[in-house]
Amino acid sequence: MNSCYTEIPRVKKGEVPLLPEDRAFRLATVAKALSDPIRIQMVYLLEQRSDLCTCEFEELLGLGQSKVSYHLKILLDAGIVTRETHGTWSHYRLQKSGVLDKLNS
Amino acid sequence: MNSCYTEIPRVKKGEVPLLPEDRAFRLATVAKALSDPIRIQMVYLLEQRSDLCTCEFEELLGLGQSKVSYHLKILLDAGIVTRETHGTWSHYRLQKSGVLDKLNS
DNA sequence: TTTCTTTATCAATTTTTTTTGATGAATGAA
DNA sequence: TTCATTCATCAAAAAAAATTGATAAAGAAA
Repeated sequence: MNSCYTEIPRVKKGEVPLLPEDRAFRLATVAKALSDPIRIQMVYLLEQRSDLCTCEFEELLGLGQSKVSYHLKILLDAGIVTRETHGTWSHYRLQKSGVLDKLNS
Repeated sequence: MNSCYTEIPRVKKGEVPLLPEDRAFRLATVAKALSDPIRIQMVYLLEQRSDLCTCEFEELLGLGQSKVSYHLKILLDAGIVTRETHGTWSHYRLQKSGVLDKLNS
């Protein structure tokens, strides 16, 4: 046996460590939150204004309220933005800066 | 009119620039490619070994061939990895390093 | 040649995500 | 109070992504 189709000795299971499951899941969650052009634009807007409410996203992006709330919630759940409520308004901010640069090149 | 529910003057359409559409789409594509724990692990493996073939991913991740090929193709299409074929083998490498650090924070 | 290995891709199904319009809660204005 | 505004969330439908098993191409081994 040991019929060798490979030029190079093949890597065996366990020889290269994996990330802990929850770590891989966390990274994937952040990436997933940024995986839509609408949410990329939302982050980009917040990089410029630091504080925007739901209705401002509606106006700046030309999208309906329901859609805007949906996408903001995904950014919120991923910990990319924070939400603060004043009266009837919800104000969103970036949790940490430079999120987009990271994806860039 | 001008009934003002806001404390602060509201941002008007066009006052804050958006990213060019294709730019936003490109960033979203990269993020989407990294939005699955399996693909996060694949990138992590390549950060350690620099060169792995499909069947090595199968072994290291404990996944079937079809699934592995599917996920590798998504990384390939997003430009995150490259593929080089030698004989019947496909060898994958990272196109650029430090992809995961970027998501980290 | 025949057989075995590696691999990509296909089609069908399941699962997840996104969109859309509607509802209702909470607050400000009149 | 009554009406208007902001907003999150719900449910249904549509769209996109992931899983699974099967097929076939191409190269290596016997």
